[in-house]
Amino acid sequence: MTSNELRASFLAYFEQNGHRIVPGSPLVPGDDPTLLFTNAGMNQFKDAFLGREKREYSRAASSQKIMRVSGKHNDLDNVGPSLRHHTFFEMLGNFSFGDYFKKDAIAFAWHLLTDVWKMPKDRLIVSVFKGENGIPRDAEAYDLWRAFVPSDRILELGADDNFWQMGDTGPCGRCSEIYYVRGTGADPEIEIWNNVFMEFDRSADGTLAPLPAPSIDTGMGLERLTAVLQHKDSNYDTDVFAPLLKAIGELTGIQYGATEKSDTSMRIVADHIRATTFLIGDGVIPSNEWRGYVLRKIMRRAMRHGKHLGLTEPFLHHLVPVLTQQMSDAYPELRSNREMIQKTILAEEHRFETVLTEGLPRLEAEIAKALQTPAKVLSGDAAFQLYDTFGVPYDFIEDTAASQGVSVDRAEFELAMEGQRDKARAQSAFGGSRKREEFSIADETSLKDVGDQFDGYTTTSVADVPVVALFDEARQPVDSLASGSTGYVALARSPFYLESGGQVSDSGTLRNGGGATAAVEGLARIRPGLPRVHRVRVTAGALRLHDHVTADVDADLRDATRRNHTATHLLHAALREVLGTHVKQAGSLVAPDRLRFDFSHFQAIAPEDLERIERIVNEQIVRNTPVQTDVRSTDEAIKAGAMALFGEKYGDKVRVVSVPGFSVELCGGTHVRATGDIGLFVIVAEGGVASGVRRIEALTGMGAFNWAQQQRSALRRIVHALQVNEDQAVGAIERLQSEAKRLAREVTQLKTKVAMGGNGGAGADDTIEIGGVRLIRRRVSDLDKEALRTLTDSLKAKVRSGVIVLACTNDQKVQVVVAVTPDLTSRVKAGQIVRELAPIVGGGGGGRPDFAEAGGKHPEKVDELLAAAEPVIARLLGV
RNA sequence: GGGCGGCUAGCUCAGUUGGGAGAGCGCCGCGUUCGCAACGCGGAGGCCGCGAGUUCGAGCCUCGCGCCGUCCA
Repeated sequence: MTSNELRASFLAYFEQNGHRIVPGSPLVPGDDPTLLFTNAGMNQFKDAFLGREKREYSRAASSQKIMRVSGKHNDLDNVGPSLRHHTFFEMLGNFSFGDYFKKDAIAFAWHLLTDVWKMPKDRLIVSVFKGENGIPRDAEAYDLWRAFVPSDRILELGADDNFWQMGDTGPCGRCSEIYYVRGTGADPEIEIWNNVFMEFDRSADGTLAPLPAPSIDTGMGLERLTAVLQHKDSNYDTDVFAPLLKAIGELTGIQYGATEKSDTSMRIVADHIRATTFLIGDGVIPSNEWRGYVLRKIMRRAMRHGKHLGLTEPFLHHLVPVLTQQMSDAYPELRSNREMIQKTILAEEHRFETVLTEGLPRLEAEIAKALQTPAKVLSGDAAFQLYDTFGVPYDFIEDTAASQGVSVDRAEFELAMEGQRDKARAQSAFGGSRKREEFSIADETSLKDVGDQFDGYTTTSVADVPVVALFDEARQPVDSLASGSTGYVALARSPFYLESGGQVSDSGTLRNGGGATAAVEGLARIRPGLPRVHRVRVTAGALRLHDHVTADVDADLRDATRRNHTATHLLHAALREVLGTHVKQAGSLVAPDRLRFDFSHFQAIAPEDLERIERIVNEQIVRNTPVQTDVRSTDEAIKAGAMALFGEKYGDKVRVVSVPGFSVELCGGTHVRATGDIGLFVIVAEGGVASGVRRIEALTGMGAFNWAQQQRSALRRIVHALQVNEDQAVGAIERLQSEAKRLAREVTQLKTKVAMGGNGGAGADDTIEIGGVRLIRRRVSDLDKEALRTLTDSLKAKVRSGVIVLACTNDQKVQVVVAVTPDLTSRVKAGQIVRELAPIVGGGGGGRPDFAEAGGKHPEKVDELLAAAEPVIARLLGV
C-alpha cells in the first residue's frame, strides 16, 4: 500500500465508523498566538474537548500536518542521524468528543491494524498506565486489551510514557500505546499509535478535575506507519521519501546509500524541503523573527547539507515539483501555491549566498589570526560573533577553519550561545508575556444556549433585545452598570461586528427604554460559542441585567468600513492580475478611515504597475457589480475556487463573498451592496514590511476624494509659487536648483576674491617677517569654512614659504584658520599656534601640522588675536 | 520582545587621538587607434539614513528614531 492509499484508507475506515472527516488545520494556528506551529492532531479540537465549543459531530478523524521544531517537542537536531524523526510529518488521528471512550477506541485501533491492514497480531505490543503520581493504574484499559492481546504483551509503564498532557494545564489523561515489533534495525520495537483517554482538566494549581465528558484523542505518524506496512527499517526507505531522495540523487550525482555521511545530508535535505514547502504553503515566509525565523533556520540547514553534497548552485527550489506532484491530491493548497513557494525558496537561497560571501572575508581574517597563535585555535567568541552578527553557520566556520588546519573552540562558542539565550529568555519573561484576562461567568450553560447571534450582515440596528450578562471593568459578573462606569454587555442578538479577518469592531450605542444610554467602544469575545460582549461606557442612567435595549451601530462608520473591505477584495484580485498569482494576503486592516493590505511579493511595485492596479480597482467600482454573499460548506467553497486565507481557521460553514467575474473570497466581514458604493479608490502608500512582504495602504469613498483634493491643492500651490503651468513645474524646479547651485559657487568665488584683497595677497601690508619666516595676518569677513580654506591655499601658493593666520567673523562667531607651508612644519606647527590663539576669542581648536582651525565666540577680540599672532609665533620659533 | 553589525558618489566600499569627503568600477567629453578593447587627460555626480545633543568645529563622540542584515526568544 502506498502512503497516499494508507492515508485514504485510515480516513475511510473511520468514516465508515461514523466519524466526520475533518480537513487538517494549517500549520500556523490561527487562534493561538503563543503556539509556534500546529504540533498535535488535536490542536484544532482543543475547545471541543474542553466543552467550550459545540460541533455538529461527536466523532472526527483527520490527517493533520505537524511541525515539531520547538518547545516540548523539538526534533530538529534528530533529523538526519535518526531514521524516524522529522521536522514535518503527518499525523493520522481519530477523536471522540464525549462520545465513545476506551472500549471502542481500543477496538477501532485493533481492527484497523489487524483486520484492515493485516498486521500480524503477534507482532503488536501495547502499553497501559501503571499508576504513578497519585493517579491510579489503568485497570480498565488493561482488561479491554486482554480481549485481543495476551498479558505478556501488555506493558505497564509510568507517567513518562502513558500519561499525556498538552501543557501544564488543560485536558489530559492516561493513554495506551501500540508498538510494532520489527526485531531488526535500529529500532526493533517502534511506537506506532498513541490512544489518549482524556478525562481530566488540570488546573493551574496542579489538581485534576474530571472533564465534562471523557473523550478520545489518538495520533499515528503516517511516515512510521508506512515504513512498518512497507516492511522498511527506515521511514526514508518508503514511498514517502523515495521520490525526493531520487531527485536529490539526480541533482548531486550521489546515490542514497552511498555513504553514511552523504545519507545523513540527503535525509536532512529531504525532510527539510517537506517542512519548507508546507510552511510556505501555509503562509510562513522566511524572516528574522518568530515563525519565519524557524523556517529560515530549517531552510539554511538544508542548504548547508546541499553544499556538503557538492551542490554549489541554488537547488532547494528544484525539489518543490517532486513534492507537489506527490502530495497535492491530499493537500490541494500545494498545487495552487507552487509557483509562490518556489519563488520564495529561490529568494532565500540567494540571500543565504549573499550572507556567506559577505561573511567569508571576516572568517578568513579570523582564521589568519588563529594561524598566528601557537595552538592554531579560532576563539569561540570570534566564532560566535561571526555566527551571531553575520549569520555564518557554525559548521561552515568549522569546515573552513579545518581546511586550513585551524580548530574552533567549541566550548567557548556554546558558552557565548548560552549567555545570549539566557538574556533573551529573561527579557521575554519579564516584558513579553502578558496574561490575557478571562471573564468570570456566573451561568455558563444559559449563555451557551444563547450562543453568538450576529445580525449585522442584514441590519445595523436591533430593537428590544435582552441584556443576558453584564461584567464590570475587572470582567466580573454584575447586575448593573451605573452612569459613568465602563464594563461589558452581552446581548441575546447583536448587530455589532467583532474584529476579525482584519475588519475592526463596530462602534455605536445601546439604549434601554428608561433613558439609559451606553456608548459601545469595542467588542470582545468571552470564548467561542458564547455571545460576544460589547465594551461600553455608560453615559446616562444605569444599564441592568435583563433590560431590553436598542442596539445601534454607527452606520456611517460601518458604511465606510464596508467600502474599505470590499475594496480590499478588489485590490487583492487586481494585485494577482497585475503581479501574478504568487500574491497572497499576508495580513490586512480594514478600518472606517483606511485600509492596509500586506501580501507576499518579492520586490517593490513599479509606479506604472501601481497605477494599473488602481485603475483596475476603479474600473470594477464603475461597473457597479452587485456583491454576492453565499453561505456554503467549506469544502464546496474551496473546490469552487474561493481564495482561502492563510492561518484562518474556518468552521464547517463559510461565507463566500464574490464580485462576480472578478473576485471570490472566503470572508466573514461586512461588504457593500454593489461595487459602485465604494465611490473612489486611491493607493496612498506602498512599501516593504518584511523581506518578501509588501504593504499597500489605500483610501476609499470621501476619504479618497479628500485625499485627491489635498493633492491637487498642494500641486496648485507649487505651480502658483513657480509661476508656470503644471507640465512645466518639474523643469522649472530643476532649473532653479541648478541655478542656485551655480550662484552659490559664484558667490564663494567672489567672496574669496574680495578677501584676497586688491593688492594680490603676499607682500601686502599685513605681511611681516619674524626671524626670516614670513607671516600673513588678515581679517576677513563673511566667508564660510570652504572659502576660508580656498583663500588659505591661494595665499600659501603665493607666499611659497611662511605662516598664514586668517580670522573671519560670521554671525556672533569667529573662525580662525592657520596654515604653515610644508617646509616650515618641522619648526612650527599650525596646531600649536591655533591652540595658543584660540582662547583669546573664547574658543578652542586644533588640527594638523600644516593646517589648523579654531573657533570662538567673541568677534570683538579678533584684532587682539591677530596682534598676538606675532609674539606667539616668535616664541614657538624660538627667536 | 532582546542582543550584535551596517547605512558615505549610479554600484562596491575606504575614511582614528573630532579639524580640507575619498578609491575602484560605471557615466560624459577629449586624446591615442583604421576600428575596438586597453591606455592617457579632463569632467559631472554627495543633506556621509533622519532628528536632537556635546563642541569653536561632528561622516567620526552621546541619545532617540528609521531601514537593511543577523542571532536568540
